[in-house]
Formats: sequence, structure tokens, C-alpha cells
Amino acid sequence: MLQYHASPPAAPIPLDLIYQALADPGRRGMVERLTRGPATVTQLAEPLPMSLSAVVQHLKVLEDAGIVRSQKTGRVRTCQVIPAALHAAEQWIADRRTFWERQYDQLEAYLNASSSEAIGNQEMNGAKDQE
Amino acid sequence: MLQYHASPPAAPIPLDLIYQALADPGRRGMVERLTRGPATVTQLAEPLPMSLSAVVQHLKVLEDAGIVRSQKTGRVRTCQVIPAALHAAEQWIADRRTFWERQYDQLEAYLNASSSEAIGNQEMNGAKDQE
DNA sequence: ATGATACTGAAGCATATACTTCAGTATTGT
DNA sequence: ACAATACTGAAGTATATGCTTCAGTATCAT
Repeated sequence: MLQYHASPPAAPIPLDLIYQALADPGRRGMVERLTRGPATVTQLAEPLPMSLSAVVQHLKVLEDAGIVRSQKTGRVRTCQVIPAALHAAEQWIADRRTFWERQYDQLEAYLNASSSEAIGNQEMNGAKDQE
Repeated sequence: MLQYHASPPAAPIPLDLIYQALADPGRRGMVERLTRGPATVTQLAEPLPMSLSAVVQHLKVLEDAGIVRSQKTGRVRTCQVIPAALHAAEQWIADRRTFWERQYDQLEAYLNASSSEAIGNQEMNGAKDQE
């Protein structure tokens, strides 16, 4: 069975670079295009309102972030997505989500338990305090 | 029933700002702290190796991205996470993932179907390393 | 061989980021 | 009242980002 985790993680690329790479709409457009299949630099550039040079620079950001891989054959550079990096970015958020879901569950429980009391206190502090 | 989607989405904050906000390790640290419960600005600043002013500036980035909300009571500003923005960021990646998973499924199917043939098609490969 | 194609790479430039320090302003504790 | 606390906001500065243009260098097609 072919797994998309199959490629060697090589280096655990820092989330800094991954999120930074995704922060640009042009780069997200490139990723979006690449999730539909491999593409050349020129194809990636085609819908974008900027020079080829600029696109190549964006591509470098994506490659440095480990989101995209490319190789040249003849004069054409073909690019494709590497799922692992995006997966790491998704996972970081998912991990936090388990926390805040629990937090909201606790808040919900608290509100249910004290529904007869004054709820409109001015602070969210009222719900929980720690440290 | 209290839902964490309950808060009004107000504006659909652009992914640019959300990913940009997450690109900084200090800000991710702040989010991480806030997923464990509300905190004051000073509490957020405590583990970070920078001035309070810097932390307040990071907080502004998180608020502009819709990731964090805060309000002041007396002289204390208390902050908490707003799940919606992070959920949007997670969702964007999840949406792409369905594409590349399908893509890999197709590749897998292709490989299975043509396992007796030459695998080295020219599409992505050549396995040319050149840099 | 010649020209078109597909990049590559260096410079330059305007704006954005990530801080710093310093000088305030309300609140709160004693 | 007075000092400590918890920020707030303006400047200033160094580096990073997101482009541009221009001048190449390899292919590839004819």
C-alpha cells in the first residue's frame, strides 16, 4: 500500500517557515494549483499578476518550507506538493483544538451547573482562573 | 446547548492574517498558553524573552487575525482564544488534503494497474537530480 | 544554426516586521 | 496620599519581504 507519508521526513521543518509560506495569497494559490497535480513554473505563474522571477522567489519560499518539491528536466522545472509539511501545520492547530474544545466543554458544564445564578458577570475570569 | 461556533463570525478574517500570525514562535506560544485558559497580558509575556511592549504588539497581530479576543477590566487586560479563525486555517489545509489524497489514490491505482510496465514515465520524474 | 522557450540570478527599492526605549495614564494596594 | 502595578502609545531602528528590471544560460523546435 502506497502511503503519502512514505517520503522520508528528512528534516522537521519549523512551523515558522510553513505558516509564513502560507501567509501569502499567491503562494496559497500555487499550493492550490499543485494539489490538483504537478505543474511547471510557467504554469504556476500563469494566473498570477507578477513576473516569473517573483513566482520563482515564492516557489523558493515554499520549497524552503518543505511544502513543495521540484526538479528540472531539460529546461522545465516541475513542482509538486509534499504533504508532510502541510500536515504538520494542520496538526499543530488540531492539537490546540483539543484543548479549547475541552475548555468550552468545561465552560458549558459550568454554565449548566450554575444556570440559575448571575451569568452576566463582566469577566471571562469568572469562568476559570489558574496560575 | 452552548456551541463554540456561537460567537458571531462578524467578518471572515483573511487567511493571510491568520497564517501570518501563526508564523511567529512567540505568538504561537501565546496561543498555546491561551488554549489552556484565559490569561492577562503580563501572564502571556512572562515566559517570553522580550519587553511587555513587544508582547502587546504581538497580541495586536493575534487580535487583528481574529485568533484572540481581549477586554480590559480595571487595569488588567484578559485574553482568550477565538476558535473560529484557527478553525478556518485548519480547514484550508484539510480541504487541500482531500485533493492530494485523491491524487495519491490515483497514483496508487495507476501503479497497481500498470505494475508490470515501466514505471519511469516522464511526468514527475526522470528521477533526475540536478539542482 | 537561429530563434523561441523556460527559467536563473543579481540589484535595487518600497514597505512591513520585530523589536527597543521612554514617557505616559489609569487602577489598585497599603 | 503614595507607590506599585498593568498596561498604552509614540519613536526609532535593523532586518525581512515582495516585488521589479535586466542580463544571462541552458534547452528545444525548425
